Amino acid sequence: MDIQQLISDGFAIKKYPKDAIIYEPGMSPRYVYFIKSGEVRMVTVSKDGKEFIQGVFKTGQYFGEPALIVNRKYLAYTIASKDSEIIPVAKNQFFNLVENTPGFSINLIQTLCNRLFYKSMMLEELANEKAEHRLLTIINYLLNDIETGESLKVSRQELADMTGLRVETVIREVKILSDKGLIHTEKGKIIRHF
Amino acid sequence: MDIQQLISDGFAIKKYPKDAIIYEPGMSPRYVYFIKSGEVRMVTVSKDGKEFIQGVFKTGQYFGEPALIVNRKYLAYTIASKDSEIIPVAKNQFFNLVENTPGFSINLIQTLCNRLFYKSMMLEELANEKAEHRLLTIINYLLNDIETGESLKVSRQELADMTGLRVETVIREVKILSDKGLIHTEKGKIIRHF
DNA sequence: TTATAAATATGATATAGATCATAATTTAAC
DNA sequence: GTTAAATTATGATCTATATCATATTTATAA
Repeated sequence: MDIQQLISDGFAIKKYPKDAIIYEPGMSPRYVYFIKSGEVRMVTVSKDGKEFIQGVFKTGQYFGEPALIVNRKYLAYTIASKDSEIIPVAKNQFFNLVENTPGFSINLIQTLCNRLFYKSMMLEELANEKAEHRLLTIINYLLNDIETGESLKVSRQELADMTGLRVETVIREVKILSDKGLIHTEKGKIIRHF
Repeated sequence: MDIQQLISDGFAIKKYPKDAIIYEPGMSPRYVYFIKSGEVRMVTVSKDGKEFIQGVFKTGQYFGEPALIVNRKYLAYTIASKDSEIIPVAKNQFFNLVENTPGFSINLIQTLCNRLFYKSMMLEELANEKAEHRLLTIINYLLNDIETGESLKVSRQELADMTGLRVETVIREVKILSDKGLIHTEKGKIIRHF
């Protein structure tokens, strides 16, 4: 789905400053959200306040469809990680787009499959693997998205929130991975080496 | 998608006896599998042999699309949990069905969203919640699918494999849940009370 | 450039759940 | 109905990681 197309079709752009909440658990879904610029994270929060990052969405992507499509209340918060411009597309308009935009339903299917793939991978990790293995798996997953020589712009806290571990554990285990030569670090930054 | 329709369209039915492996990790996807009868479980297995149940598929459902659609090798095993009759639909034929069967792409989208919803819920549980909470969550989820007064036909081992816990832990925690009145059991069977 | 905040680091201790071992029930098979 | 196999049960330890406490380093703002 092309964001520019949405804009020329007259959909309004809404601005969310960094840390603004776009929706929260318990709300009934009314829109699908297309990101014109910025970045959004989807997190669930446990009773004692621990966050788990369910996903991160960037410019050009959309989020919020699953709850809307299965007609259930949101399970997660979505929060702007940076100042963001977002186009909320109302339910019926979204279904129109799916039906009438050539290639959109296939694109949606592929998007959903990609997310399922990621979640299956993480479920296996959380269910069966120890801290070190879990970390190596997401780190390699994240490194895939950046250029050789670049560093991960993800804090230890964020790694913790993606793996269900605690910061201290992440810090210690990242060091172990680095010592073992399984990842490369420079001044604490995790680098894509190849 | 209607299984009878597939059969009258001439798709062949393949029989898998209980415990037969339909596909395994590392294989390249070539089919989507429609279940005419029986039951299939999708499991990932860790190096030390611990199983995690990613999903269970029953008569009338289909499985195996995500890896095929995102063009990646399977991550999981799928294994017949009962004697099963399954219709493998080759990749290009599956894409034909998606494009040409009215309502099928919407059905697929809904199916994918339901699975995403389940996986998001389980990720939150595995990342943030303790054994007792995790168990209560899947037990309630599973009880939703059966009639009031009926009992769950799921062993403690299967509950363990769905939650990433160990049998002994599941046995102990189910007892605690029962003592607290949060679930109902009779002779070890978990009963849907309301 | 200095002050302040955020992120990373590291040690000491606690604990949920794994692991190991063995027994008691329940279910299935003959 | 009896035997065998599977499931559930329960106790005793062990261990990975959480938790708590306090530094040190790096980034940000004034």
